[in-house]
Amino acid sequence: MLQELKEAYGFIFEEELLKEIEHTGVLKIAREGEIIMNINDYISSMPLLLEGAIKILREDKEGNELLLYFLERGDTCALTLSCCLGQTKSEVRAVAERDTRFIMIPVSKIEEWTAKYKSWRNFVFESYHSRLTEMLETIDTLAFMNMDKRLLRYLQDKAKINQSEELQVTHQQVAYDLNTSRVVVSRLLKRLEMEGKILLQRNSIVVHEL
Amino acid sequence: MLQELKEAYGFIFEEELLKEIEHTGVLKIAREGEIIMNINDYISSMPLLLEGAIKILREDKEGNELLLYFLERGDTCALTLSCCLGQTKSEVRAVAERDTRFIMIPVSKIEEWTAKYKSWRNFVFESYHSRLTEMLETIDTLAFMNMDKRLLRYLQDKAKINQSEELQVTHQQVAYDLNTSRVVVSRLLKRLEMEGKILLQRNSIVVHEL
DNA sequence: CATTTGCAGTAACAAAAGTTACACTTTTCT
DNA sequence: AGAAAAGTGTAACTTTTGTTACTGCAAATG
Repeated sequence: MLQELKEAYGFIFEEELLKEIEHTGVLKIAREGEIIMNINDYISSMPLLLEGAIKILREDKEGNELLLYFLERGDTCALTLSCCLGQTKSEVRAVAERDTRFIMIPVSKIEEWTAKYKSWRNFVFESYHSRLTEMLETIDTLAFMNMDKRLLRYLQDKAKINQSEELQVTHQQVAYDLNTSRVVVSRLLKRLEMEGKILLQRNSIVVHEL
Repeated sequence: MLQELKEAYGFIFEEELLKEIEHTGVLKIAREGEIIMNINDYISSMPLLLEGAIKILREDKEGNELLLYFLERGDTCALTLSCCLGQTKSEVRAVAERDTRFIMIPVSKIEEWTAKYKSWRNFVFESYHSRLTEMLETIDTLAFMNMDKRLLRYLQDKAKINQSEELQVTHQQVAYDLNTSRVVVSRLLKRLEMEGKILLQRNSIVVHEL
């Protein structure tokens, strides 16, 4: 584990903290599509991503979903962190976007390290900053953009996160993430294809403009 | 200042920290409508609200606006905090919702106190938590609600923040906050009035359902 | 191989939101 | 007082998004 840990966090944390993480943290693996954390779950530890990607979703009472953002190697989830410290339930769902490896750190250590290591404090604040920024971007897309632009942005983000121009998704899955209907997605995708920005195949979308 | 400070923060911070705040902080006053902080401003201090209310707005390149949330007594702006620590420009605009009194704390102290006072750490984390939660609620309204519900919610929030059922606003001002057009706001307000939920007058809206 | 199931395309229509235009009233300014 | 400006109400229309319904195709299943 140490090797992997150093690759992802070696430039951020000092030797001593890395050792503490290796000692206290628990390595976890999630398969693509697996629910890592659900809405209303009690949270007692936070994840440090080593490999893979996680998507964070919001859901309302009627079961409508919306993708908030993705997490990658070197990221942690500030919402989780926030929940941990406040002892509240999770406000979001976390699903493995692909096979993912991460280390779980118990709450007690989070507080301890915040007082003890400056690099940890910086990491925590940096993490809050990133997540707030991503939430702002999500708000921008919802408030200022039409569905066609939101859709293209979504495809580009997803391609980047999966490090592949070819996305293995159905129109229905895209519709869930954007909280719209399958028919709307199909319609707009067809338009994007005619504009030459993407290529449509069964169960897959190839994104040209990255 | 100490008296006011104790009223708003006495239950959160210890005596010693309150004295430090009184010593280092600078008292500021903003008149209703005044821009306290603008997009792309460099930020070197964070506000602690003593009295009044501040609204936080987002803007896109075309100049479209959207209200994100309100700050009240006892609040601070986590986005500001985030900007301070990361040395980045402000992502949002802060406007005094009514006459407001607040204390500005320089960045240097923020870092110092984070290491020194547990109560300060808790306050900072609690603040991040509140702001993240409010951003999530904003996202909920945008993603899951139609304009009529968003409008009613907005009126209720605004009434609460201003501690008055009667809001002194024009339809155009409401339209700016919700990023829609004046005509749409007038139309939906009329419907809300017919449903008996509000009362419309020139330059003012009385909210019945709180 | 026949049947079922999941996925995509598309038409037709409905609802929500945005736009343009204009009338009318109240307030402000000269 | 008279003119201009600001605020509101409403009609008519367009665009965007959501909904329902049906088609055809491909993959999976028995």
